[in-house]
Amino acid sequence: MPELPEVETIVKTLSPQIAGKYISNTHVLHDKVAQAGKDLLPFVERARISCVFRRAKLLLIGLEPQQVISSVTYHDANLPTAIPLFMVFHLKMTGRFFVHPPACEPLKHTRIIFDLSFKADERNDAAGRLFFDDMRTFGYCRIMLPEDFASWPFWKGLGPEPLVTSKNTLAERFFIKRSSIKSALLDQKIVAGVGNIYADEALFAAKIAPDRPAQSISLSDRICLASYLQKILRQSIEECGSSIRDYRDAKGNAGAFQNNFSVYGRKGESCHICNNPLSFARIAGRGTVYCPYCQK
DNA sequence: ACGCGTGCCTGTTGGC
DNA sequence: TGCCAACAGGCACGCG
Repeated sequence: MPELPEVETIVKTLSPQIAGKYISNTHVLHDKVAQAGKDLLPFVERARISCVFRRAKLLLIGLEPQQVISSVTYHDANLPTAIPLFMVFHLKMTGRFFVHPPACEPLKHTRIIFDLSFKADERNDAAGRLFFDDMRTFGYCRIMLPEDFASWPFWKGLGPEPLVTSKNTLAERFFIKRSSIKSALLDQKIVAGVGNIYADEALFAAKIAPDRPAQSISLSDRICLASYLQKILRQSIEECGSSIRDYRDAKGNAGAFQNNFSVYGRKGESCHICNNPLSFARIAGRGTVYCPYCQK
């Protein structure tokens, strides 16, 4: 389940494979996955891939189309400037990218295929085929102009990136939430990119019980939590993310950070600190593993 | 406006 | 061994 470190890893492994190539054709095999901007598909075809980047858990592909589409100039602080067209992907739980050789047939869960060519005027897949696969079809692709981001509530509501925000600012933001600290960590409006794995791991590292009301936690403890969250996210990126079941990067490689888990997926196993069995509860609607002795 | 519960999906897991 | 309910979970949505 790709969270911030996994999407970051996918960006790193995908970008060198596709940047600078052209999208010669698109094949939407599962209509629901192409969630918005289907009218812009003709502009995607023959466009040059100029960049691949991440915001929150979204993977974005910046495109340079052959024609001018819009005369509107719009600046969004979270978008690179002078990119006229974007494809935005949410991988949700099971979304994946992979670049296959030319003429490769769709797999069982392939939802969109992008044929890649080396030149704009070549309508072939000589540079390979980019597959967007998603077993559970929770993931989506949106094709967007820069100004479309202004009217996308999810995008506009996203909180700051945890790795380029001070721990004091993050600590202050956790305090906004009226409910549990775990729900604050998972709330993309409070901080962007954190999911169930890194929420549980950061709470264990900071020795904070996941069901504590966010506003009951002292500033110094919230700063401690922010600091561990950053440390864990950075460490996971270094280890190419966590592979639970089926996560793979765009080269098909698994990450290694799952070997560092203290609590996630360890329900009933012994706490690395106190040796007592780890508890499990449903908090903020998510399965939550924690140590009832170490986390207060 | 906010928080909570439910639905979306399909492959995997675990209990009987 | 086989069947099937429960489970995994990010986010949109509807409700109170």
